[in-house]
Amino acid sequence: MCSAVSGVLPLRISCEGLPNPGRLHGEVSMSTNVTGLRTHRSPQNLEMDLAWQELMAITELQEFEEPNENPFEAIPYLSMEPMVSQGGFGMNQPQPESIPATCDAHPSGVYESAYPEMMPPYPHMDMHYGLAGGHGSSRMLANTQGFHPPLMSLLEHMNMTTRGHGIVKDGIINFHSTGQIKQVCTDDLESDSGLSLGSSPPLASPENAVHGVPAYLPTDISTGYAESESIGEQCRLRPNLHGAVDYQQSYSSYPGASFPTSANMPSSNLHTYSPVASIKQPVLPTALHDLQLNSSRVGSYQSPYPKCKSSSVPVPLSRDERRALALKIPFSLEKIVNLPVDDFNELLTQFTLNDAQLALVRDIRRRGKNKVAAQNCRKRKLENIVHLESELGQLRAQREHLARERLEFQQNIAIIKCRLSDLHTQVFSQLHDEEGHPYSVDEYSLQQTNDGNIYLVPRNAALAGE
DNA sequence: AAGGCATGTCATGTG
DNA sequence: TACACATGACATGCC
Repeated sequence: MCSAVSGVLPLRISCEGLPNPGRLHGEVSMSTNVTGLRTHRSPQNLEMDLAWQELMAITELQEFEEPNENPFEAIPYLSMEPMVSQGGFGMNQPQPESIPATCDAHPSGVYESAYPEMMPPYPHMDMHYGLAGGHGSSRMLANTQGFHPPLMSLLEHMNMTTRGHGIVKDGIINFHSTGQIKQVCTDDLESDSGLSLGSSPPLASPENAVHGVPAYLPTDISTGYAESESIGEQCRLRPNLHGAVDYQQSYSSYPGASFPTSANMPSSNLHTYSPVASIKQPVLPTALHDLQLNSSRVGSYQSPYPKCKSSSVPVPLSRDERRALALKIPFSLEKIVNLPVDDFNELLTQFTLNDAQLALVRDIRRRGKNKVAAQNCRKRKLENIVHLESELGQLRAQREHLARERLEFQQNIAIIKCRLSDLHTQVFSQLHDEEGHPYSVDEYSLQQTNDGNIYLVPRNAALAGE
């Protein structure tokens, strides 16, 4: 077992009591802290053992933290730059106020509360440093209290002063609690490892190919859309729309509702069915009255007529309104669109409508509902954009926070490596072989094996072993 | 006149 | 199956 690794100078550092002090060729008069480098797992040196492991982990961690490796690249990033307003983000960011004000106490804790789904940013840090709850790295530079106790003890030990000498023979160094070095074993060593109109038949949507006034005055009476010049004049008068706010506006009553024919209007039902009963009322005067009160147009179709810029000029009728007017649909577009399906069907039973009228009514209902749906859809889309912009601002603040932590972490790594180097120098200065020759830091390094022992290993052998 | 924007409409998918 | 709803795509009109 001792010869498992070849090319390694069989040195072993131990701080346990020396069972065979006579084998020592020298003494290292080091403080007890220094002898904490011993790796035998006695209660006394377990702490330093852990510290050593953490130092090794830090070295590995630094190697892991390659300069070109940006952990933030992994953060889902919404590429919404064109519509991002930095000013807007600032208003949605809790971070500029919360993070600086609180990170002195528990930076990661606060941060975690702000971004619970993102923690921990450096899980390996928690693992190595034992910083519970992800606390930690940002305070390492200014206050090393954030270190795991064993690591802290080692850092304290790095400031130790050495006394005496360490003797190495046959590769194993054994430190007394008083700093003596003992040779234990030389080879007990292990290596480190469009619009398609198909659904809307011409019968139902005769105006799909008609846009504009001249084209909208068909003469084909058989289609049911024939209009007289008087209708064209009436189309310039439209009622007020009782559109609800927040995309719930509906089709309005329209003058056509005042043209129920005697054949289409079963007056006997008008008194029992409230939606239809309203039709019994003279709609046109009311509509005209509303029109005078409110000429604005909410949620209506685009009109082929030029929009009115003066309140004194009536807003023209929508396309479906004109169609309904032309076909003498005996109820309002508002009812067509907004009535529940049962009520709507019941409404249809109240009248005798021909195929063209039925098709138009159903088309109006379909388009009307879809129009509201489209409005709601667009509203949600805008709300989503606002929400995503807010999230983007938070993520940017989070990125900046992590970048600061990363910088502090790297700075701490540099400090630790520097101190570790000093520690090695101090340790090596106390060691010499049987002939009294010192071991050079450039030629030898300390390595810990899985069994917990620390060995003085020639660097070329260590490289070969790796 | 071109482009952006708002809105209506259709087609399609989903529940 | 019918219906309501959501949504992408397209058309249209206005500025």
